[in-house]
Formats: sequence, structure tokens, C-alpha cells
Amino acid sequence: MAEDIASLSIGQVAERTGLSVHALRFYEQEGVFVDPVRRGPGGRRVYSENDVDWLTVCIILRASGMPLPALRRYADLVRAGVGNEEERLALLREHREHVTSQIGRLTQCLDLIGFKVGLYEDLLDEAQRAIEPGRPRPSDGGDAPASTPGTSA
Amino acid sequence: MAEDIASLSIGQVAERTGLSVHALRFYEQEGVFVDPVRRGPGGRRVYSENDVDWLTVCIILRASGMPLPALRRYADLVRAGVGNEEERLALLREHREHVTSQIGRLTQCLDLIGFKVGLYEDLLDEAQRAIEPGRPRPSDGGDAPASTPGTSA
DNA sequence: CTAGGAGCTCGAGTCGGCTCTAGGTCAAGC
DNA sequence: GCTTGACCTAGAGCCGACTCGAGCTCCTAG
Repeated sequence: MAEDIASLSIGQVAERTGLSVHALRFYEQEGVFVDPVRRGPGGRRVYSENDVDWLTVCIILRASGMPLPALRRYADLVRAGVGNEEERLALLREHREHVTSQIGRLTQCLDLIGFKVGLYEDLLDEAQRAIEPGRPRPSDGGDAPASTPGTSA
Repeated sequence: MAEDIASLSIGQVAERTGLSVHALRFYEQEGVFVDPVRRGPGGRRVYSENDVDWLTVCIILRASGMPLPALRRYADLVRAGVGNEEERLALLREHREHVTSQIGRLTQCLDLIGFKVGLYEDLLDEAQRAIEPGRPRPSDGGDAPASTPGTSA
């Protein structure tokens, strides 16, 4: 089994994952790694390709809002080995729901923002066009009064 | 001008916005309100419908990840009145980009998670089906080895 | 008249997720 | 021999966004 081809220092892992060395040590301490990070001469951390692959997954999960404790739970399950696949699946599904609902909320927000952007664009357009007739405009982007779509749009 | 119909206490505003009274005071202190919250007898805060409308917008912006300082900047602009609509527009557009990119990232994450969920589902399906033939399976949901789609899927 | 409840201010505490510092080891290069 | 640079540990610090607590003022109801 060719397995020791890739042994990386913490600095190298930091470089290729984009995590800081601090964060890497922190993650280790938080139990995010599946197997304990090996140590080389002088107690230095030695990472395998596996470790990096796992980290890659972790980074994606983190980026989608999975908190470290959940990541740790997941790692715990994987570490425990065969037999808890249902639990892993449950964890992943739960997180997936979380992410989809997050996307849903963001999309709603996007609507409001788009609406407001539209208002301001119109307003500025109009003002632009009004320069020739020279008619001063009462500026209102829908900020103060009742024109905001709280629930209504 | 019918304007004082709606004057709400901090508790009422908390109730109908879902923010805590603590948060409301905090937001005020952070300059998130467009106009200074009025005070009633005994120095108690008195909120108008306008305030609540503004808060509603704020909540949505916050929910989409706008940090308080940005919210404050926005409020500053609105407070300053007519003439800075371009700046408001810029701020909103910037935030919109932020939100869209956020959605993009989340959607990518969703792909990975869906992929992994699929793997585990298949695995468990298979295991289920294997009960009759009675063949024990080597469990691998794509966690440790190179089957994870780091960049490749 | 007193107890409760809502509000006030100011300042401290919390939580998550890092980030930074201090003080030390080791190996390589000048 | 000395510096430099990458690494080590343990622990403190930081940031954002609240949350909570102490100690106070009111008003109202029993």
C-alpha cells in the first residue's frame, strides 16, 4: 500500500487548504480530525493526503454553516468505524435541510433588496431625466414611509 | 397629519419584531435607527410605526448577513436626507452581490452534501439488500479515501 | 403602603471561531 | 557560534452581536 508518499507539514497544509496554522491546530484540538494527527521528529505534525481530503470536506461543511461541534460529532462517527452509517446520514441530512432553508431565507432577502435597488434606480433615473425640465424632485427611496414591503411584497 | 396613532413601548416593539428589548436598546446605541428614538414620560422609549418599519428592513438585512456597521452607514445616509441616493444604491447593490455570492457558495456546498447523502443512502440500501445473501460489506461512505470530490466533482 | 411589572443606564459576561503572544526546540545556512 | 525560520505548547485576546445583572425610577392594583 503506497501511503506515505504524501506527508505534509502544517505549513504546507495551511497553504493548500487556506486555513491558518493556528486554525489547523485549533481544529485538531477541537477533535475535528478523524484520526489523531501523526507526529514527526521533534513532535511536529505530519499530515497525510487523507487528512487533507477530510479537511477539504470540513471546510465545505463549515462554509455552509456547520458548527465545529457538529463537525466533531461527524468525525467521531467516522472514527468509530462501520456501523453508524445511519447516524452519519442523519447528520448530513439535517445539515442539508439547514442549508436549504438558509438558501431560502437568503433568496427572500434578495427579493427585498432587489426591490429597494429597483426603487433607487428608478428614482435616480427620473432625477436624471428631470434635469432638462429642471423640476426638483422629492427624494424618497422607500425608506421612511409606508412604501416598504414588510410583508406585503 | 395622523402620526401619533402608533406609539409603541419597547416591549411591544420587541414582541412584534421578534427582537429582544436588549437588542433594541443595543441597536439604538449602535446608531441603527434613522431618527433618535423618542422618549416619553420617565425617559421611556416611544417607537413609531416608522421605526418599526425601518426595523423590519433592518432585520431582513441582518438576516442576509449585513453587519451592524453597514446598517448604521445606511441609516446615516437616510438620516442625512436627499442627495446621497447613489451611495445608498451602491450600498444596497454591494450587499446584494454579497448575498448572491453567498447563495452560490451554499448551493455548491449543497451539491457536496447531496453527493455524500447519496453515497450513504446507496450504502445503506445495499447493506439492507445484502441481508438475505448474508454477505458482510466493507463500509465506506466516501469519508476517508480518495473517493471524495474535492475539486473533481 | 407595598408589591409587581415595565422601563431605565451602565457595564460585565457569553459564545463561536479563530488569532496572537510568549517562550521554547530544532535544523540548516552563513 | 549565531541567526533565521518553521514548528511546538499553553494560554490570552479579539470580534460581532447580543445577553444578562445590578441597582434605580415609575406607575398601577390590591
